Amino acid sequence: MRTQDLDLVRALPLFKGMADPRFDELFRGAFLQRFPTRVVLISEGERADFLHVVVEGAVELFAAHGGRETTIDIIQPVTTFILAAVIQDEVYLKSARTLTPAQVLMIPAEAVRGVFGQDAMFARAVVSELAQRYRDVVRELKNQKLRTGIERLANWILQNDALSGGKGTFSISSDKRTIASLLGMTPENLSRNLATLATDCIVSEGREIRIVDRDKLIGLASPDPLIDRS
Amino acid sequence: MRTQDLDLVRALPLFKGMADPRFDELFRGAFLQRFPTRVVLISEGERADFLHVVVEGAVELFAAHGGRETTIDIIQPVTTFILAAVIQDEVYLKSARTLTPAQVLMIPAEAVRGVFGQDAMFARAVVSELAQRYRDVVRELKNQKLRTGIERLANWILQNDALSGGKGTFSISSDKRTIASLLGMTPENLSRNLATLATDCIVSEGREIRIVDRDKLIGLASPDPLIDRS
DNA sequence: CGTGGGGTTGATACAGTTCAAGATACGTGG
DNA sequence: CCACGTATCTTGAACTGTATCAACCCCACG
Repeated sequence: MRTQDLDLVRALPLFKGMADPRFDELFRGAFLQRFPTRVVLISEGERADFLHVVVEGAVELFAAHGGRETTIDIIQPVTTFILAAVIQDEVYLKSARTLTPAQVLMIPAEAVRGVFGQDAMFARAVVSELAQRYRDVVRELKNQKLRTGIERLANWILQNDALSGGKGTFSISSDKRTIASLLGMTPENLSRNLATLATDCIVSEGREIRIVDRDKLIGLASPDPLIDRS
Repeated sequence: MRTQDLDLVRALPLFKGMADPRFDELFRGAFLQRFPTRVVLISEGERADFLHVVVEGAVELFAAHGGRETTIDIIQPVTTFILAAVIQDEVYLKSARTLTPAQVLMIPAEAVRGVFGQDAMFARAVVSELAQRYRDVVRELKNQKLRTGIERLANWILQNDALSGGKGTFSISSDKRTIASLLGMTPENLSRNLATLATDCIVSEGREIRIVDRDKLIGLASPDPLIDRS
């Protein structure tokens, strides 16, 4: 593992405050692995054996039931995922697969739980992380239950633009079908909703999205600090 | 506060393991309050001042946006709520109001965060609680995104029956409109969905629901341990 | 008794899905 | 480098599920 990658991981809020010996202990059994696109890393229902950290590439968290499938989140570097299952020593509720070629750091769940009991700073960081994630899922639940499809799309565009610097133009980082699933709609529906927005306030060319009338888009989206991550 | 109520609170997983002096510290500034029906206890967007514990009655967690409103959870005694906002010292993402006359214990957020830093057992319990709640919201998100309205209703009936002893008959604990909102549908739709199930596998009389063909209901619901709390 | 809120039922409208066909982009091998 | 094949995306049409609007019922409560 390259030193600079390790430094990035070390700098995560989850690990930042912990003592060096504890950090070493955590990473003794850890290993960094490279995966090609569309590889399933974990499957829902399996026992949580590793805490995962996306170091490079993108990972999709998804869940399936009765022939249907839905995207729950898209994880960008550098971020951990499925911490709750690891801490609780429980089965995963979500599956994960790579959206792009990716590098993932895998830390044995056993070690995470062990260090958690020894390092108060780490325990404190785990709490913060869990609380933050909890609130994020609540936001997403509100997003799904209180908004229509086109409203979710409009807000997603605003948020993605903000994340990529607020330049008014950005590029979709994955398949549109994945975005559709994340937004809780079919690919066909995403297409149509994009077409609708394109008459008014955006231009959509392939994976490029450009905001041309931000006020109108905001009017349609009605962003809300209690739903959208600021 | 009656001793038996205090004992119930003390016995919650969140408080069970903590040292007595810490528990006393936590409850020094706490107070128990009685509320009539339909009283708003907290509003989304407000700063988290208290950790709440429902001691008696039922409390609805809900959220509003753009003229719409949705029920997120119904809290039965004895359970804490909005722990994440308190720990993070953040604003509430959900509002809360009583569904029935209720007794609620309110613990100053300041004290919770203080004791959290001093008592390792309590910190550990907070983590467990947060992780559990996190997983519950993920389950609910999957429930909403992967199931149709009637499937959610069928599963809700199965779960409520199980919670009330699996006798095959139970009574709805609140307005049907609230249940409809919890299930992510309009009251009219709940009515119709209940009517549909009533041709087949249940009897619905007022607030009483009786399961008459459990196998058929299960077939319709396809319960899933990775969505429904066991 | 009225009166009103919750609940049901009906008619209609809309959002979203499904199925099917066509268009576009993309990677691969000749 | 081009041609081909495949996957993704778009568009169209029909259909389903759900929401909305409105009327009505019923029971609880004043």
